[in-house]
Amino acid sequence: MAAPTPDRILAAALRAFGGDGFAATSLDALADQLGIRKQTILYYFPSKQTLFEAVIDMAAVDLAKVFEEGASRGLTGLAQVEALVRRVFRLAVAQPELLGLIREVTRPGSLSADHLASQVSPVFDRARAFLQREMDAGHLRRSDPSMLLLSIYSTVVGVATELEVQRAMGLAPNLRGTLARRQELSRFLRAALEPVRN
Amino acid sequence: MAAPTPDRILAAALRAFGGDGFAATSLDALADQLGIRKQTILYYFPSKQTLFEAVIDMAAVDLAKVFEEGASRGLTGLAQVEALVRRVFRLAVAQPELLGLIREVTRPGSLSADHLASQVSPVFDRARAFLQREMDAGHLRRSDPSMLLLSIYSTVVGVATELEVQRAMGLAPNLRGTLARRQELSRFLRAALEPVRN
DNA sequence: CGATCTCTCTACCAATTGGTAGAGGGCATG
DNA sequence: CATGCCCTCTACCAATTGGTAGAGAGATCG
Repeated sequence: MAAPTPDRILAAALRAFGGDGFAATSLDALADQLGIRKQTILYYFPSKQTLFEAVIDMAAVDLAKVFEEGASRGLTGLAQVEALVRRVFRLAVAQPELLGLIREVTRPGSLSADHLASQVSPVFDRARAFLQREMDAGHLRRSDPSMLLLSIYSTVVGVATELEVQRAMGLAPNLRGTLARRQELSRFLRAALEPVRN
Repeated sequence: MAAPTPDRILAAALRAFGGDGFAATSLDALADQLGIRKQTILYYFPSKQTLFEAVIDMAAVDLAKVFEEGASRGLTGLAQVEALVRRVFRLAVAQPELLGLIREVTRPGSLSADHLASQVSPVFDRARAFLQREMDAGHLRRSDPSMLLLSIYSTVVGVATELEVQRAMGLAPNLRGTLARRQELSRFLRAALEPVRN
């Protein structure tokens, strides 16, 4: 109860938008869930769209934090990638709505994609530069950094968030299964990325 | 105009559900787009949910076709995977709504996920069996087939559908860029999958 | 005390939603 | 011609949607 109303609204909105999607989330439902009136939400965020963008901004900060926090540790190549995988999975367990929100925002044709992109693209730039550097240093297999980054992104986010696909494949969604998935993913990426041994 | 009304409805519904999502699609808009009344839709499909499931069923058939059509050609290991990538990309270009629908249906907590899963899981089973066989034959790097399948799935679908992420990374969405992405993805998967050379 | 500001509320509203009821036209069959 | 079926329509409806207008409670400040 100590948390200020706008923060509580943002937190609940992240859960709702990330879980059910933008269109399927109603301000009334959101307000009910918070024990306040819809108009209180509209007092702080003049429209649903505004609220959505505020949630995206908040999420972008959290995301950038997750991706950057390990970047300074000075790990090289595969170790860095593995640390990233670990962080993303930690995020997927602790705050699945955040990754759900990404899924929502990055849907093809999304109106708010630019909003997230402008905040996250510096992170991508740094990641790309890192890959390039590590390739030059011989720590990673040489290839196009942009596309490699896309492949890594897809793989990591997919394995972390495709819960329904995993169910369809008969994979257990429990903690042990998640751990196993993370390890398998690390092996997969290591195989894909490690430099060719001559 | 020759196409029967239910078929036209299904086609438009696939486009709408796959492009905008279930919640953001209204029956009125769908009807307008077809030049008919909403009640005509409800005549053939008693509810929006029913229509959605019919679309999923139709999509599942198409999908299974795409994934199975090359399976009988008798390609082994990496060549088979590469052929799959090629087919998925062809699908992503020709019918992006279909992959968009998958994204929609496989969202965590989706009510209709089971509907798709029951139709697609045999395909997964066969894919898993294939991977296992190819590992035993020494054509693929040995690892857990289920999780490997998940990694492949995530990578392929992600690279084929994450258009907004690609924009944020500065990758061109045109045909040449798509071709380049497909080739890079094939390289990526080959590196991840090819057996270790002793 | 009076004025102002911050916050949450009640009261509404027009538009849109998915869905029901049932009329009517075209067409085949008896 | 009459009957019945297939199809699409008009006419409605209750519920929900995002959003507006403005009242009122409480604190702060002069």
